[in-house]
Amino acid sequence: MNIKEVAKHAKVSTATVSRTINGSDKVSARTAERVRKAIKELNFYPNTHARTLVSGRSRMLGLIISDITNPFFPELVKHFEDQAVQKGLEVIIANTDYKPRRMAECIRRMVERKVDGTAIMTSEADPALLIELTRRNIPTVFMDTGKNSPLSANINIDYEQGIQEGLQHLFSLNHRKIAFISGPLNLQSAQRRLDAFVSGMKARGIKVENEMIEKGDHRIEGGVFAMRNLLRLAEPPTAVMTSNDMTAIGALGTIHDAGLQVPRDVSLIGFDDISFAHLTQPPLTTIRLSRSQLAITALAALERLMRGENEEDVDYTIPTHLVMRGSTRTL
Amino acid sequence: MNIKEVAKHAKVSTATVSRTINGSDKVSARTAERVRKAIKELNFYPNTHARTLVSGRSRMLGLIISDITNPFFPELVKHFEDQAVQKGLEVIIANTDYKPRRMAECIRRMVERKVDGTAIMTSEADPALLIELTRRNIPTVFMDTGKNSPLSANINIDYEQGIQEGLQHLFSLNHRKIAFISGPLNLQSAQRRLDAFVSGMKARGIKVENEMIEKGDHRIEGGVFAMRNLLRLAEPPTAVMTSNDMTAIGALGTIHDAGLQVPRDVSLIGFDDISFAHLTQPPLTTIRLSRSQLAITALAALERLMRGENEEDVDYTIPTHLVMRGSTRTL
DNA sequence: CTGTTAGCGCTTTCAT
DNA sequence: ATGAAAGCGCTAACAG
Repeated sequence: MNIKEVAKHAKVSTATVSRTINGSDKVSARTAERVRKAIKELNFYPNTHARTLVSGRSRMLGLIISDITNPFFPELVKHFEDQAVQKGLEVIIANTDYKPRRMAECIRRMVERKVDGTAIMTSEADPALLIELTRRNIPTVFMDTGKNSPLSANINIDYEQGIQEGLQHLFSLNHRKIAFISGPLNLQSAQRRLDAFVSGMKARGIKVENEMIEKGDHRIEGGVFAMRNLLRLAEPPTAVMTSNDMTAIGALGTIHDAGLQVPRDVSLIGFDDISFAHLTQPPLTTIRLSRSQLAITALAALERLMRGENEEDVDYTIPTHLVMRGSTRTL
Repeated sequence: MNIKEVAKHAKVSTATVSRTINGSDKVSARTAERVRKAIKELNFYPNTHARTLVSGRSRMLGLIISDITNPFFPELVKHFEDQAVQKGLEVIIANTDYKPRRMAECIRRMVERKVDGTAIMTSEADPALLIELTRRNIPTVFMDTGKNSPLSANINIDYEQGIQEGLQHLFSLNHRKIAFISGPLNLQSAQRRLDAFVSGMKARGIKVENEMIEKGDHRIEGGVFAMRNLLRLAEPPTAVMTSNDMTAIGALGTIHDAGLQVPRDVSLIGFDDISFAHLTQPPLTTIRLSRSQLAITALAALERLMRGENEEDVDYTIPTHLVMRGSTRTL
């Protein structure tokens, strides 16, 4: 089943069939109709690989993420894919599993499959990877890493805004002794959240003591462990901000296990607003980073890059905002 | 950058390069070495589309699921993909969004991209879809639907086992007044869980009254709504089983909101064991359906189908088992 | 508006 | 063991 058969069936040349498929206006309405009929009758689907081979464009996009089982990503994937499919683009997804080694492999897969563009939405991205992609002329969108260039765009996330809002909220609730459980500080994005916290506190005239900063790992376990340390302090914090919701969920469990209650004894603020954040007991006050906005922006940036539009001066920034729920309370 | 350049660089023909890439043993060790060196030096990656075009095999697999943001799926996707990538296969994922209409579109995408096989892991699968795939000679694996055939395999899920274990557990805890919140009963898989519950109760000498069966939708909201009805009853159940964990989470919230406690006032058992099931307060007792097992089995079945091995007599069954946690208690 | 034809990059006979 | 050459299914000049 191929274009030749369709051509025979519709009594035209393969070129005409091709033109009809691709919506060229150089086909008379009557001919086009006949071709479409033949296509339908023969149940013909064009072979995308042949198309790719000749056109040089695969209409496939790569989406590299850290780990699909991390609740941060599924929504991102979904929105990205929805948008892409609407535009007739296929998406191939690759997980790095947070391992830089696997990133190289992911890139190789993308190159082999000749994707028209790649969105690297991992937290551990390395700008050096750009080289391999740019060498192949593959437009690439990063998150929080690197700069715009003719072949790449960077989506910046405004962690500061959300963290300021969280701090503001906590201060208005009379909290002053506030701790922060960070993510892995080798991640630039985690470091930035911590920095935003520290400078926000300083701006409000409070010097953050070392013991008020715990290092987590962006997973439940890290939150559990860090919160235990915080609870053991002579003067434990009255409120805790965390680098992501998973950390907050771990902290929440620890607080409960210690016989204390959120928000009665400790106020708690997460980050990300993953879908389960409002299902905890109490529902988690958190800072939302909209994955749909991120996905949509990334795809839009990628499309511009693919069209060869100059991106260097465009600023892609995703805001973050406080979402008040039940895990914070006045002191 | 193509095979011709490599050939020129290594001073051999393109055929020899091709043979080397494909590990043919008809290449002398010395020549092969030279070719590999050229490949490395030129940073050459074979064009998969050209390969597909000539070989007819794309080394891509389709994975159709209902919705990646449904916590049931990410793990399934991950394991499936991990296995596939290890074997040099790419996976393209499609979400149906639970809409049969979109399923047709997903299938079209798979056919267009010439996948070597498809795993349809949606809860709402329709065996009629097999036609389109079989007509194209695309091996297909279903979940809980259809039969084995030379071009398709069915993975059966043993819902009954898990539900019996749940019931057994509840009975041993002296519960007799047990309600069930089902999923959408147009889904065969939901109906089977309900049936297993009813027949399990009957086998234990208890006739299930109508008011003890509520219909949910496999989402939080359905669980909330159904649990409200149950709580309003003159004689509410002392224990509730649900068709999936999302439903149980909704029910859990409703019970708490009503000023009651789990498991003190009501025991609760979920289904699936999604990753958040052990993060609820209390941790959810549930029936585990291993997504890794499901994914691995599906891929293995698909591979056999692709190799043309006769599958008709093979029985693929995934067990389900009770996981005891904190949401059940003796009456 | 339509047809003819030369490739796209690779694999695979068929020779040698 | 290696090379020459014929396609895989499609698109895009070019010709008419």
